[in-house]
Amino acid sequence: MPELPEVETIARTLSPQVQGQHIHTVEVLLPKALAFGKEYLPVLRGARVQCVFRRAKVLLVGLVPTQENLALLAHTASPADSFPRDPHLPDCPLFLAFHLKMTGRFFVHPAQSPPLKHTRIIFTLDDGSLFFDDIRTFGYCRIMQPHDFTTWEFWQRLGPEPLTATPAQLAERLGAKKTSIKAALLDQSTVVGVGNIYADESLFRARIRPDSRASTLPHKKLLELAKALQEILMQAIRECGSSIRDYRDAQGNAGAFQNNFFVYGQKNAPCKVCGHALESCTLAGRTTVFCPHCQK
DNA sequence: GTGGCCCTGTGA
DNA sequence: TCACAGGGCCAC
Repeated sequence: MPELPEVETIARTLSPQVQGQHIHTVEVLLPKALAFGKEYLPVLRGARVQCVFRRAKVLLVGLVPTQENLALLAHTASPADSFPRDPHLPDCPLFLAFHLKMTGRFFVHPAQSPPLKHTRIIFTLDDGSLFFDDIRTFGYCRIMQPHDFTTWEFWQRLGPEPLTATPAQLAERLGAKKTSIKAALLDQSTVVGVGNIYADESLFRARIRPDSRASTLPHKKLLELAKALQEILMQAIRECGSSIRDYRDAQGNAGAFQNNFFVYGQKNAPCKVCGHALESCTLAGRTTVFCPHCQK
């Protein structure tokens, strides 16, 4: 469920709670939740949280390990750091990369708080504990050195950030796809951060049928879509994301953007613009809701 | 391209 | 009781 605006909101609300703190212990309650970098676990002890940020739908925590542990890390680094520096990563020796998938959440609880039913990993900090909770257990954490990102295929395939790219760039990438425009939006190699909610909502606002073949849409329509997508993402970030059921930010607050939905989750309801009944279909394996009258 | 899978909780 | 929610991945 967390898409770009939700992960961005989580990063913003988590950052002030953990930045500058040190990790004392890490408790992995569900082994598969730590999907990569188990061998780095000892290096986390004493590491300082340098920054919290987002790339695509991935929440990242930049860490600075202790001098002693840095020396330990050097043994596992790739020779001479010969890989190109990733422009999406700040200069940190170590990262935690979380994918929240549908139900991943973060909490900072008082020290010594016991795990909850869905707690998967607990990071003990100077002041309190960072809980990574996940009901459906699809989410994961990876402990990564910078060079590990070069071999993480998912990361390498990610397209541009929708709020950094220009509308023209986004329009061009979308128009190059031979799939439905909905599938093109959901494809993280085209543009990152878009999930089912913001795909449907941006298509509605651009008045484009979700099943249109992307490559057949006029450039003007693609440009409108790109602009609609940017506006909708910015508005959703301002409103701290959309809370359907599980999503909360790192302070436990719900978002408000779900009040602005025109189509998502509104199958058979009257269109808020024209009054026609909204229809639904399946595209790219996802329930898709649209207005057959407004969207051509 | 589509469908199944990973999962649990919710709502009809 | 069972369909449904869905990001990413995999087999087909």
